[in-house]
Amino acid sequence: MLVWFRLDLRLSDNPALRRAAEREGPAIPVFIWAPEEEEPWPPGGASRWWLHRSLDALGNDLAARGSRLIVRKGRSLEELREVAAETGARTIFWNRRYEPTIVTRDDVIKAELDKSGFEVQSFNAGLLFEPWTILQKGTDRPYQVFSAFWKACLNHAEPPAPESAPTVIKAPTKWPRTLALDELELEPKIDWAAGIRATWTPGESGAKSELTRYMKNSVRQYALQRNFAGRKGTSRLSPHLHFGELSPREIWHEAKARRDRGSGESVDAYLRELGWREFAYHLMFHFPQTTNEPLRPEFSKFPWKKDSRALKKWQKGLTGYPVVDAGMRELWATGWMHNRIRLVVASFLTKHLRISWEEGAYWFWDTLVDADLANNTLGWQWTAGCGADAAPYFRIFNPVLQSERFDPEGTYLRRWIPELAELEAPWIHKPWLAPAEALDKARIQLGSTYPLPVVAHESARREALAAFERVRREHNRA
DNA sequence: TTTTGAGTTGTTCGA
DNA sequence: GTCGAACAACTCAAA
Repeated sequence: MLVWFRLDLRLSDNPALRRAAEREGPAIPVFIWAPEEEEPWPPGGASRWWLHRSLDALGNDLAARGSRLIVRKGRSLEELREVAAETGARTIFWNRRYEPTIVTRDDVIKAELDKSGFEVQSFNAGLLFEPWTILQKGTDRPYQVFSAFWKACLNHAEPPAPESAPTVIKAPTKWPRTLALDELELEPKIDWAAGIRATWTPGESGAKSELTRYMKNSVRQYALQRNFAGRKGTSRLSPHLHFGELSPREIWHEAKARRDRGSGESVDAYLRELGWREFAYHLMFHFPQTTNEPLRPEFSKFPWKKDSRALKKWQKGLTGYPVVDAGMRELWATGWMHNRIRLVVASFLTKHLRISWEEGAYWFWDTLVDADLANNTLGWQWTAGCGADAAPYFRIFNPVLQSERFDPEGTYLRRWIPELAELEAPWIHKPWLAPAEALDKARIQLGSTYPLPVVAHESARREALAAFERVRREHNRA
Protein backbone atom coordinates (compact mmCIF):
# COMPACT_ATOMS: atom_id res chain seq x y z
CA MET A 1 0.00 0.00 0.00
CA LEU A 2 1.00 3.63 -0.53
CA VAL A 3 1.16 6.45 2.01
CA TRP A 4 0.98 9.73 0.14
CA PHE A 5 2.83 12.41 2.16
CA ARG A 6 1.78 16.02 1.61
CA LEU A 7 1.71 18.57 4.46
CA ASP A 8 2.19 15.96 7.17
CA LEU A 9 5.94 15.44 7.08
CA ARG A 10 6.24 13.47 10.30
CA LEU A 11 6.06 9.94 11.63
CA SER A 12 4.28 10.56 14.92
CA ASP A 13 0.56 11.28 15.17
CA ASN A 14 0.25 10.55 11.47
CA PRO A 15 -2.97 8.54 11.00
CA ALA A 16 -2.41 7.70 7.32
CA LEU A 17 1.02 6.27 8.06
CA ARG A 18 -0.09 4.58 11.26
CA ARG A 19 -3.13 2.86 9.70
CA ALA A 20 -1.00 1.78 6.74
CA ALA A 21 1.67 0.33 9.01
CA GLU A 22 -0.97 -1.67 10.89
CA ARG A 23 -2.11 -3.40 7.71
CA GLU A 24 -0.67 -6.57 6.21
CA GLY A 25 2.04 -6.07 3.65
CA PRO A 26 4.55 -3.34 2.89
CA ALA A 27 3.82 0.40 3.27
CA ILE A 28 5.47 2.66 0.74
CA PRO A 29 5.88 6.37 1.61
CA VAL A 30 5.56 8.65 -1.42
CA PHE A 31 5.99 12.38 -1.94
CA ILE A 32 4.99 14.01 -5.24
CA TRP A 33 6.13 17.49 -6.23
CA ALA A 34 3.33 19.02 -8.33
CA PRO A 35 3.39 22.81 -7.87
CA GLU A 36 1.25 23.45 -10.97
CA GLU A 37 -1.60 21.70 -9.17
CA GLU A 38 -1.45 24.34 -6.42
CA GLU A 39 -2.09 27.37 -8.63
CA PRO A 40 -2.66 30.20 -7.97
CA TRP A 41 -0.64 29.62 -4.80
CA PRO A 42 2.26 27.27 -5.63
CA PRO A 43 4.84 27.19 -2.80
CA GLY A 44 7.03 30.32 -2.69
CA GLY A 45 10.79 30.52 -2.43
CA ALA A 46 11.11 30.30 1.34
CA SER A 47 8.59 27.45 1.48
CA ARG A 48 10.48 25.49 -1.14
CA TRP A 49 13.70 25.89 0.83
CA TRP A 50 11.99 24.54 3.93
CA LEU A 51 10.30 21.72 2.03
CA HIS A 52 13.64 20.48 0.71
CA ARG A 53 15.06 20.30 4.22
CA SER A 54 11.94 18.77 5.68
CA LEU A 55 11.74 16.05 3.02
CA ASP A 56 15.38 15.30 3.62
CA ALA A 57 14.70 14.90 7.33
CA LEU A 58 11.64 12.76 6.70
CA GLY A 59 13.66 10.50 4.38
CA ASN A 60 16.27 10.04 7.09
CA ASP A 61 13.66 9.34 9.76
CA LEU A 62 12.06 6.73 7.52
CA ALA A 63 15.43 5.19 6.72
CA ALA A 64 16.08 4.82 10.44
CA ARG A 65 13.06 2.51 10.51
CA GLY A 66 14.15 0.50 7.51
CA SER A 67 11.88 2.37 5.13
CA ARG A 68 12.39 5.04 2.46
CA LEU A 69 10.73 8.09 1.00
CA ILE A 70 9.90 7.68 -2.69
CA VAL A 71 10.15 11.08 -4.40
CA ARG A 72 8.42 11.87 -7.69
CA LYS A 73 7.34 14.89 -9.65
CA GLY A 74 4.62 15.35 -12.24
CA ARG A 75 0.88 14.93 -12.08
CA SER A 76 -0.13 13.48 -8.75
CA LEU A 77 -2.70 11.03 -10.08
CA GLU A 78 -0.37 9.65 -12.74
CA GLU A 79 2.52 9.29 -10.34
CA LEU A 80 0.34 7.51 -7.79
CA ARG A 81 -0.83 5.11 -10.48
CA GLU A 82 2.73 4.48 -11.60
CA VAL A 83 4.09 3.81 -8.14
CA ALA A 84 1.13 1.54 -7.51
CA ALA A 85 1.79 -0.32 -10.76
CA GLU A 86 5.49 -0.74 -9.93
CA THR A 87 4.72 -2.15 -6.50
CA GLY A 88 1.39 -3.88 -6.96
CA ALA A 89 -0.21 -1.63 -4.32
CA ARG A 90 -4.02 -1.54 -4.30
CA THR A 91 -4.51 0.75 -1.31
CA ILE A 92 -3.65 4.44 -0.92
CA PHE A 93 -3.86 6.46 2.30
CA TRP A 94 -3.25 10.16 2.85
CA ASN A 95 -3.96 12.96 5.29
CA ARG A 96 -6.28 15.73 4.19
CA ARG A 97 -5.44 19.23 2.99
CA TYR A 98 -7.95 22.08 2.85
CA GLU A 99 -6.74 24.59 0.25
CA PRO A 100 -9.54 25.06 -2.30
CA THR A 101 -7.59 23.89 -5.36
CA ILE A 102 -6.18 20.95 -3.43
CA VAL A 103 -9.63 19.89 -2.20
CA THR A 104 -10.88 19.87 -5.78
CA ARG A 105 -7.83 17.99 -7.01
CA ASP A 106 -8.02 15.39 -4.26
CA ASP A 107 -11.73 14.82 -4.92
CA VAL A 108 -10.91 14.02 -8.54
CA ILE A 109 -7.98 11.78 -7.61
CA LYS A 110 -10.08 9.88 -5.09
CA ALA A 111 -12.93 9.39 -7.58
CA GLU A 112 -10.54 8.18 -10.28
CA LEU A 113 -8.75 5.77 -7.97
CA ASP A 114 -12.07 4.48 -6.64
CA LYS A 115 -13.16 3.83 -10.20
CA SER A 116 -10.00 1.84 -10.84
CA GLY A 117 -10.73 -0.34 -7.86
CA PHE A 118 -8.23 1.09 -5.38
CA GLU A 119 -9.04 1.37 -1.73
CA VAL A 120 -8.56 5.03 -0.83
CA GLN A 121 -8.82 6.58 2.63
CA SER A 122 -8.05 10.06 3.89
CA PHE A 123 -7.51 11.15 7.50
CA ASN A 124 -7.32 14.25 9.64
CA ALA A 125 -3.76 15.02 10.65
CA GLY A 126 -3.73 18.79 10.34
CA LEU A 127 -6.57 20.25 12.39
CA LEU A 128 -7.98 19.99 15.90
CA PHE A 129 -11.50 20.19 14.48
CA GLU A 130 -12.60 19.42 10.94
CA PRO A 131 -14.15 22.54 9.37
CA TRP A 132 -17.48 20.81 8.73
CA THR A 133 -17.89 19.69 12.35
CA ILE A 134 -18.03 23.18 13.88
CA LEU A 135 -21.26 24.85 12.79
CA GLN A 136 -23.79 27.20 14.33
CA LYS A 137 -26.34 25.51 16.52
CA GLY A 138 -29.56 24.81 14.68
CA THR A 139 -28.74 26.57 11.43
CA ASP A 140 -25.65 24.53 10.45
CA ARG A 141 -24.05 27.63 9.01
CA PRO A 142 -20.32 28.25 9.36
CA TYR A 143 -19.06 30.79 11.91
CA GLN A 144 -17.77 34.18 10.85
CA VAL A 145 -16.83 35.53 14.26
CA PHE A 146 -13.84 34.13 16.07
CA SER A 147 -15.05 34.20 19.66
CA ALA A 148 -18.23 32.30 18.91
CA PHE A 149 -16.29 29.84 16.76
CA TRP A 150 -13.71 29.17 19.43
CA LYS A 151 -16.36 28.81 22.11
CA ALA A 152 -18.06 26.18 19.96
CA CYS A 153 -14.71 24.40 19.50
CA LEU A 154 -14.10 24.32 23.25
CA ASN A 155 -17.57 22.87 23.79
CA HIS A 156 -16.89 20.21 21.16
CA ALA A 157 -15.38 16.85 22.08
CA GLU A 158 -11.69 17.33 22.83
CA PRO A 159 -9.25 16.49 20.03
CA PRO A 160 -7.94 12.94 20.48
CA ALA A 161 -4.57 12.37 22.10
CA PRO A 162 -1.74 12.08 19.57
CA GLU A 163 -0.65 8.63 18.43
CA SER A 164 2.97 7.58 18.53
CA ALA A 165 4.97 6.78 15.41
CA PRO A 166 4.61 3.23 14.08
CA THR A 167 7.46 1.06 15.36
CA VAL A 168 7.66 -0.96 12.15
CA ILE A 169 7.11 0.25 8.59
CA LYS A 170 7.31 -2.86 6.46
CA ALA A 171 9.53 -2.47 3.38
CA PRO A 172 8.66 -4.02 0.00
CA THR A 173 10.96 -6.67 -1.45
CA LYS A 174 11.67 -4.31 -4.34
CA TRP A 175 11.49 -0.52 -4.05
CA PRO A 176 9.92 1.52 -6.87
CA ARG A 177 12.11 4.06 -8.63
CA THR A 178 12.62 7.43 -7.00
CA LEU A 179 14.14 10.79 -7.79
CA ALA A 180 16.96 12.22 -5.76
CA LEU A 181 15.66 15.13 -3.68
CA ASP A 182 17.95 17.55 -5.55
CA GLU A 183 16.14 16.74 -8.78
CA LEU A 184 13.11 18.64 -7.50
CA GLU A 185 15.25 21.81 -7.59
CA LEU A 186 13.61 23.23 -4.51
CA GLU A 187 16.69 25.00 -3.24
CA PRO A 188 17.50 28.47 -4.60
CA LYS A 189 20.02 28.72 -7.41
CA ILE A 190 21.53 31.83 -5.86
CA ASP A 191 22.18 31.09 -2.22
CA TRP A 192 20.07 33.66 -0.39
CA ALA A 193 19.16 31.29 2.40
CA ALA A 194 22.13 31.73 4.76
CA GLY A 195 20.10 33.69 7.31
CA ILE A 196 17.27 31.20 7.11
CA ARG A 197 19.64 28.27 7.56
CA ALA A 198 21.11 29.88 10.64
CA THR A 199 17.67 30.39 12.18
CA TRP A 200 15.79 27.13 11.62
CA THR A 201 16.05 23.35 11.82
CA PRO A 202 13.34 21.89 9.59
CA GLY A 203 12.20 18.33 10.24
CA GLU A 204 10.28 16.45 12.87
CA SER A 205 13.03 16.06 15.45
CA GLY A 206 13.91 19.77 15.28
CA ALA A 207 10.23 20.56 15.67
CA LYS A 208 9.85 18.24 18.65
CA SER A 209 12.79 19.69 20.52
CA GLU A 210 11.51 23.23 19.90
CA LEU A 211 8.08 22.22 21.19
CA THR A 212 9.48 20.63 24.33
CA ARG A 213 11.80 23.54 25.00
CA TYR A 214 9.03 26.08 24.63
CA MET A 215 6.51 24.18 26.70
CA LYS A 216 9.00 23.54 29.47
CA ASN A 217 10.51 26.99 29.73
CA SER A 218 8.39 29.66 28.15
CA VAL A 219 4.71 28.95 27.59
CA ARG A 220 3.86 30.13 31.11
CA GLN A 221 5.19 33.56 30.13
CA TYR A 222 3.25 33.70 26.89
CA ALA A 223 0.55 36.15 27.94
CA LEU A 224 3.17 38.52 29.31
CA GLN A 225 5.88 38.24 26.69
CA ARG A 226 4.23 37.49 23.39
CA ASN A 227 3.89 41.08 22.22
CA PHE A 228 7.49 42.14 22.73
CA ALA A 229 9.24 41.95 19.41
CA GLY A 230 12.78 41.92 20.82
CA ARG A 231 12.19 38.93 23.10
CA LYS A 232 11.57 35.30 22.30
CA GLY A 233 8.10 35.32 23.79
CA THR A 234 6.38 33.29 21.07
CA SER A 235 6.89 29.61 20.28
CA ARG A 236 8.09 30.05 16.69
CA LEU A 237 6.51 26.72 15.79
CA SER A 238 4.55 28.08 12.81
CA PRO A 239 6.70 26.63 9.98
CA HIS A 240 6.87 23.24 11.69
CA LEU A 241 3.12 23.29 12.05
CA HIS A 242 2.57 24.35 8.44
CA PHE A 243 4.60 21.47 7.05
CA GLY A 244 3.07 19.03 9.47
CA GLU A 245 6.29 18.27 11.29
CA LEU A 246 4.16 18.70 14.38
CA SER A 247 0.46 18.03 14.70
CA PRO A 248 -1.83 20.56 16.36
CA ARG A 249 -3.01 17.71 18.59
CA GLU A 250 0.52 17.26 19.89
CA ILE A 251 0.75 20.96 20.67
CA TRP A 252 -2.71 21.04 22.23
CA HIS A 253 -2.08 18.14 24.59
CA GLU A 254 1.46 19.23 25.39
CA ALA A 255 0.22 22.71 26.33
CA LYS A 256 -2.69 21.37 28.37
CA ALA A 257 -0.30 19.18 30.31
CA ARG A 258 1.52 22.36 31.40
CA ARG A 259 -1.61 24.01 32.64
CA ASP A 260 -1.46 24.63 36.37
CA ARG A 261 -2.36 27.35 38.82
CA GLY A 262 0.23 29.81 37.63
CA SER A 263 0.10 29.18 33.90
CA GLY A 264 -3.61 28.90 33.09
CA GLU A 265 -3.96 32.31 31.53
CA SER A 266 -0.90 31.87 29.33
CA VAL A 267 -1.78 28.37 28.20
CA ASP A 268 -5.31 29.45 27.30
CA ALA A 269 -4.00 32.45 25.39
CA TYR A 270 -1.55 30.20 23.58
CA LEU A 271 -4.22 27.63 22.67
CA ARG A 272 -6.38 30.50 21.44
CA GLU A 273 -3.74 31.14 18.79
CA LEU A 274 -4.12 27.53 17.65
CA GLY A 275 -7.81 28.46 17.60
CA TRP A 276 -7.08 31.24 15.13
CA ARG A 277 -5.37 28.75 12.89
CA GLU A 278 -8.47 26.55 13.12
CA PHE A 279 -10.68 29.54 12.36
CA ALA A 280 -8.56 30.39 9.31
CA TYR A 281 -9.05 26.87 7.95
CA HIS A 282 -12.74 27.00 8.78
CA LEU A 283 -13.13 30.20 6.75
CA MET A 284 -11.02 28.95 3.85
CA PHE A 285 -13.05 25.77 3.67
CA HIS A 286 -16.47 27.45 3.81
CA PHE A 287 -15.54 30.57 1.81
CA PRO A 288 -13.01 29.23 -0.68
CA GLN A 289 -13.16 32.29 -2.93
CA THR A 290 -11.53 34.40 -0.19
CA THR A 291 -8.01 33.22 -1.02
CA ASN A 292 -8.24 35.61 -3.97
CA GLU A 293 -11.16 37.92 -3.23
CA PRO A 294 -12.27 40.03 -0.30
CA LEU A 295 -14.97 38.32 1.75
CA ARG A 296 -16.87 41.60 2.04
CA PRO A 297 -17.80 42.32 -1.57
CA GLU A 298 -17.87 46.11 -1.21
CA PHE A 299 -14.08 45.98 -0.91
CA SER A 300 -13.67 44.77 -4.47
CA LYS A 301 -14.27 48.42 -5.38
CA PHE A 302 -11.85 49.83 -2.85
CA PRO A 303 -9.49 52.44 -4.39
CA TRP A 304 -6.19 50.68 -3.73
CA LYS A 305 -3.16 52.51 -5.05
CA LYS A 306 -0.87 51.00 -7.66
CA ASP A 307 2.44 52.34 -6.40
CA SER A 308 5.26 49.99 -7.25
CA ARG A 309 7.94 52.32 -5.86
CA ALA A 310 6.28 52.49 -2.45
CA LEU A 311 5.69 48.72 -2.57
CA LYS A 312 9.41 48.17 -3.22
CA LYS A 313 10.34 50.36 -0.27
CA TRP A 314 8.02 48.38 1.95
CA GLN A 315 9.42 45.07 0.72
CA LYS A 316 13.01 46.14 1.22
CA GLY A 317 12.48 47.74 4.61
CA LEU A 318 13.17 51.31 3.46
CA THR A 319 9.98 53.12 4.45
CA GLY A 320 11.68 55.37 7.00
CA TYR A 321 9.52 53.95 9.82
CA PRO A 322 12.00 51.87 11.84
CA VAL A 323 9.50 49.35 13.18
CA VAL A 324 8.16 48.62 9.69
CA ASP A 325 11.65 48.39 8.23
CA ALA A 326 12.92 46.15 11.01
CA GLY A 327 10.04 43.74 10.45
CA MET A 328 10.48 43.58 6.69
CA ARG A 329 14.19 43.00 7.09
CA GLU A 330 13.66 40.29 9.69
CA LEU A 331 11.35 38.63 7.18
CA TRP A 332 13.87 38.86 4.38
CA ALA A 333 16.74 37.63 6.52
CA THR A 334 15.06 34.79 8.40
CA GLY A 335 11.84 33.91 6.54
CA TRP A 336 9.79 34.82 9.59
CA MET A 337 8.44 37.89 11.39
CA HIS A 338 7.18 38.43 14.90
CA ASN A 339 3.37 38.33 15.04
CA ARG A 340 2.93 41.79 16.51
CA ILE A 341 5.17 43.26 13.83
CA ARG A 342 3.25 41.43 11.09
CA LEU A 343 0.21 43.44 12.15
CA VAL A 344 2.15 46.68 12.06
CA VAL A 345 3.68 46.15 8.60
CA ALA A 346 0.37 44.88 7.18
CA SER A 347 -1.52 47.86 8.54
CA PHE A 348 1.15 50.14 7.12
CA LEU A 349 0.89 48.64 3.63
CA THR A 350 -2.90 48.65 3.46
CA LYS A 351 -3.64 51.85 5.36
CA HIS A 352 -0.64 54.17 5.10
CA LEU A 353 0.39 53.20 1.58
CA ARG A 354 -3.12 52.07 0.68
CA ILE A 355 -1.71 49.22 -1.41
CA SER A 356 -3.95 46.17 -1.78
CA TRP A 357 -3.74 43.40 0.82
CA GLU A 358 -3.15 41.01 -2.08
CA GLU A 359 0.26 42.56 -2.79
CA GLY A 360 1.13 41.99 0.85
CA ALA A 361 -0.20 38.45 0.73
CA TYR A 362 1.94 37.66 -2.34
CA TRP A 363 5.07 39.01 -0.72
CA PHE A 364 4.49 37.10 2.52
CA TRP A 365 3.70 34.01 0.49
CA ASP A 366 7.05 34.13 -1.22
CA THR A 367 9.21 35.10 1.75
CA LEU A 368 7.72 33.38 4.81
CA VAL A 369 8.91 29.91 5.76
CA ASP A 370 5.55 29.47 7.50
CA ALA A 371 3.51 30.71 4.51
CA ASP A 372 0.12 29.08 4.96
CA LEU A 373 -2.77 29.90 2.67
CA ALA A 374 -5.45 29.89 5.36
CA ASN A 375 -3.49 31.98 7.85
CA ASN A 376 -2.15 34.34 5.21
CA THR A 377 -5.61 35.01 3.80
CA LEU A 378 -7.23 35.56 7.16
CA GLY A 379 -4.40 37.77 8.43
CA TRP A 380 -4.32 40.07 5.45
CA GLN A 381 -8.08 40.40 5.09
CA TRP A 382 -8.40 41.00 8.80
CA THR A 383 -5.90 43.85 8.72
CA ALA A 384 -7.26 45.37 5.54
CA GLY A 385 -10.75 45.31 7.03
CA CYS A 386 -12.27 43.26 4.20
CA GLY A 387 -12.49 39.84 5.88
CA ALA A 388 -14.66 37.95 8.34
CA ASP A 389 -14.55 39.38 11.83
CA ALA A 390 -12.12 42.00 10.54
CA ALA A 391 -10.67 44.92 12.43
CA PRO A 392 -12.95 47.97 12.14
CA TYR A 393 -11.60 50.14 9.39
CA PHE A 394 -10.77 53.04 11.67
CA ARG A 395 -8.30 50.85 13.51
CA ILE A 396 -5.06 52.07 12.00
CA PHE A 397 -1.85 51.22 13.76
CA ASN A 398 0.42 54.12 14.59
CA PRO A 399 3.87 52.73 13.81
CA VAL A 400 5.59 54.98 16.33
CA LEU A 401 3.26 54.10 19.22
CA GLN A 402 3.46 50.39 18.45
CA SER A 403 7.23 50.62 18.35
CA GLU A 404 7.44 52.47 21.67
CA ARG A 405 4.99 50.12 23.31
CA PHE A 406 6.32 46.77 22.14
CA ASP A 407 10.02 47.47 21.74
CA PRO A 408 10.62 50.18 24.34
CA GLU A 409 14.42 49.89 24.40
CA GLY A 410 14.65 49.53 20.63
CA THR A 411 16.32 46.12 20.91
CA TYR A 412 14.43 44.76 17.94
CA LEU A 413 15.03 47.89 15.86
CA ARG A 414 18.77 47.84 16.53
CA ARG A 415 19.02 44.16 15.67
CA TRP A 416 17.53 44.60 12.20
CA ILE A 417 18.51 48.15 11.29
CA PRO A 418 22.23 48.41 11.98
CA GLU A 419 22.44 51.93 10.56
CA LEU A 420 20.25 53.13 13.45
CA ALA A 421 22.01 51.07 16.12
CA GLU A 422 23.62 54.02 17.85
CA LEU A 423 20.53 56.18 17.99
CA GLU A 424 19.08 56.33 21.48
CA ALA A 425 15.46 55.92 22.51
CA PRO A 426 13.06 57.60 22.08
CA TRP A 427 14.49 58.89 18.78
CA ILE A 428 15.15 55.44 17.37
CA HIS A 429 11.37 55.03 17.11
CA LYS A 430 11.04 58.28 15.11
CA PRO A 431 14.40 59.39 13.72
CA TRP A 432 12.88 62.20 11.64
CA LEU A 433 12.00 64.00 14.90
CA ALA A 434 15.43 63.50 16.45
CA PRO A 435 17.47 66.62 17.23
CA ALA A 436 20.48 67.18 15.00
CA GLU A 437 22.95 66.39 17.81
CA ALA A 438 21.39 62.97 18.42
CA LEU A 439 21.61 62.11 14.74
CA ASP A 440 25.18 63.38 14.46
CA LYS A 441 26.24 61.43 17.50
CA ALA A 442 24.72 58.28 15.99
CA ARG A 443 26.32 59.07 12.61
CA ILE A 444 23.02 59.16 10.79
CA GLN A 445 22.20 61.32 7.82
CA LEU A 446 18.50 61.15 7.17
CA GLY A 447 17.69 60.74 3.53
CA SER A 448 21.09 59.20 2.88
CA THR A 449 22.14 56.62 5.52
CA TYR A 450 18.51 55.98 6.48
CA PRO A 451 15.40 57.16 4.58
CA LEU A 452 12.96 59.86 5.59
CA PRO A 453 9.38 58.59 6.07
CA VAL A 454 7.79 57.58 2.78
CA VAL A 455 4.48 59.09 3.98
CA ALA A 456 3.51 61.20 6.98
CA HIS A 457 1.45 59.24 9.49
CA GLU A 458 -1.22 61.89 10.16
CA SER A 459 -2.09 62.67 6.55
CA ALA A 460 -1.89 59.03 5.45
CA ARG A 461 -4.25 58.12 8.26
CA ARG A 462 -6.72 60.85 7.31
CA GLU A 463 -6.70 59.80 3.66
CA ALA A 464 -7.17 56.13 4.48
CA LEU A 465 -10.14 56.92 6.71
CA ALA A 466 -11.65 59.06 3.96
CA ALA A 467 -11.22 56.31 1.36
CA PHE A 468 -12.85 53.71 3.62
CA GLU A 469 -15.63 56.14 4.40
CA ARG A 470 -16.41 56.64 0.69
CA VAL A 471 -16.57 52.90 0.04
CA ARG A 472 -18.79 52.37 3.04
CA ARG A 473 -21.21 55.11 2.03
CA GLU A 474 -21.47 53.89 -1.55
CA HIS A 475 -22.13 50.41 -0.30
CA ASN A 476 -24.88 51.54 2.06
CA ARG A 477 -26.58 53.59 -0.66
CA ALA A 478 -26.71 50.61 -2.98
C1' DT B 1 -39.15 35.73 14.27
C1' DT B 2 -37.44 39.11 17.10
C1' DT B 3 -34.43 40.87 20.25
C1' DT B 4 -30.29 41.60 22.47
C1' DG B 5 -25.48 41.64 23.35
C1' DA B 6 -21.14 41.47 21.54
C1' DG B 7 -17.22 41.91 18.48
C1' DT B 8 -8.10 39.78 18.81
C1' DT B 9 -4.30 42.60 18.72
C1' DG B 10 -6.13 50.69 18.19
C1' DT B 11 -5.78 55.83 18.15
C1' DT B 12 -6.92 60.35 19.21
C1' DC B 13 -9.01 63.94 21.66
C1' DG B 14 -10.23 66.53 25.47
C1' DA B 15 -10.79 66.87 30.35
C1' DG C 1 0.71 61.54 32.57
C1' DT C 2 -3.96 59.35 32.84
C1' DC C 3 -8.61 58.35 31.78
C1' DG C 4 -12.93 57.71 29.27
C1' DA C 5 -15.31 58.52 25.19
C1' DA C 6 -15.68 58.65 20.32
C1' DC C 7 -14.60 56.67 16.11
C1' DA C 8 -19.78 54.51 13.12
C1' DA C 9 -22.65 51.67 12.33
C1' DC C 10 -23.20 46.71 11.13
C1' DT C 11 -23.44 41.95 11.33
C1' DC C 12 -23.30 37.91 13.66
C1' DA C 13 -24.89 34.45 16.97
C1' DA C 14 -27.74 32.83 20.41
C1' DA C 15 -31.64 33.07 23.33
